[in-house]
Amino acid sequence: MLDLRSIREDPEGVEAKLRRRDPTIRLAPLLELDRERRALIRRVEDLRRERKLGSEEVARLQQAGHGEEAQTRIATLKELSAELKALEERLAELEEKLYQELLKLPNLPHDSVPPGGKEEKVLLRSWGEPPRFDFEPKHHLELGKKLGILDFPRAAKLTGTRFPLYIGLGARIELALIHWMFELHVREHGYVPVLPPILANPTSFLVSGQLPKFAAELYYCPEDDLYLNPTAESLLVNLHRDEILSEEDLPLKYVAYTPCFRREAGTYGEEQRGLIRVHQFNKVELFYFTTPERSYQDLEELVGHAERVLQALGLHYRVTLLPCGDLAQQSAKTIDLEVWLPGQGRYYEVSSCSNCEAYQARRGKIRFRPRGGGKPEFVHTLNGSGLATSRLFAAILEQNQRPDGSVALPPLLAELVGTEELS
RNA sequence: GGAGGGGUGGGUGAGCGGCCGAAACCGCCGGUCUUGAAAACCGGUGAGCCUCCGGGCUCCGUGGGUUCGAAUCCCACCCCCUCCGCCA
Repeated sequence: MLDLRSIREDPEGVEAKLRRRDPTIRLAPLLELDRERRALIRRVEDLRRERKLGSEEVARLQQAGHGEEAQTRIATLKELSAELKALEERLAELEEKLYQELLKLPNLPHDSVPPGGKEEKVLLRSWGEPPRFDFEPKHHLELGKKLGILDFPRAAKLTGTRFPLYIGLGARIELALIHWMFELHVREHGYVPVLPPILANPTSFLVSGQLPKFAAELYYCPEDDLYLNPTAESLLVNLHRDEILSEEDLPLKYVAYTPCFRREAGTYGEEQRGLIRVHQFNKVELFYFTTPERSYQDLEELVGHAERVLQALGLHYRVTLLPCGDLAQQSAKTIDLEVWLPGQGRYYEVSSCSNCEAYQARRGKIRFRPRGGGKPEFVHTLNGSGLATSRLFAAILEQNQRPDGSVALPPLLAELVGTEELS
């Protein structure tokens, strides 16, 4: 959510920035609602003041024994109260409308974010070299099937299409990766470990920015009015909802492991077979609550932490900066890590690291008190995958495959599971 | 799921129709004292909205209701605690 006051003070400036993301955005209706609202507030407050003074007078009259005068006063106040109630109802309606409008607006892109749509993303750097094969590299689905570590047909029997089932060494590798990443961030990068609930209420998703716009992406339990976690970002941001933190405690860094569930409504495609786009995957998520002064520096640090995972596994990847048109609703700037999948000859996102600035903080009223006192300010929130395992799993198979379909595990992983190769 | 108790400012907690944005204590900030610090003492210290920048209004879990007037009374819901039941 954007700051209404700053929209009011510089509507042209805000609109210009928003249009870098979406040229169809218009602030005029919102500004009109705001004008109406403020006019109404003035009337309502005048009436409230009148009622308050009148009521105090009634009390005085009654105490002084002027019962009759008090009754007359009460009669007029009764009318005033009725009028006030009607106006208050209108005001509540207006404020709700205004709030809904405000919720629809995405975050302002940071100045360093390039213009344009999906295709305009900027390559920042890459790490390592794509492995060379003197044979046709296979798809991880094929490798996983042959190695007996991935079983989609049986998963479909249990649940349906696009749900993964890891079995044998596949299950052990998956679990080992999750645990190792989690420990890495806790022990070497100083994150506070969290295992949150996997179901959360609508308010939580409103704060994170998933709702109201992206309800179709979420699995929902109507009996309980709860949504299934699509990314731990949504959960972690709510950890400090409605709190005033101390600047001394910032940045607060959390790492969570959660399964993630996404309906992926309307996504199909041969190229997204296997583990690339599934309804359920595992993710280790990194999250910062920090100050506006240091949030962009923290974003770089966060990206570095995610990169360490890929580096330790010796996987070739690249780092890209998303353009305005490809930003998530809540993000002001997003840096993606994309791992190379030779079986498909392309890169896939394994981490998306964003600075949401005060967008989520404003929705969730997450503030901090500046050092040495003063008014509370909104924190900046950052999130990033560190990492999502299903695609990581796929990359490990595809980048380390051998002509016969066996896979040489990276040394680190080999040690974790006690096997050097899958065959 | 059943019975009972409770949700008040950064924290603990008093208030149970008007004098309450709200006692007290803790914390925090400033001062006195001290070589410095601690202790002690004194003073200050909630958030948000509107503004003709004088000020005004709102907020005591959430939403309704009663009333001239609600933190206080009534109803519904949510959450927490205790006990019982069920259960990995």
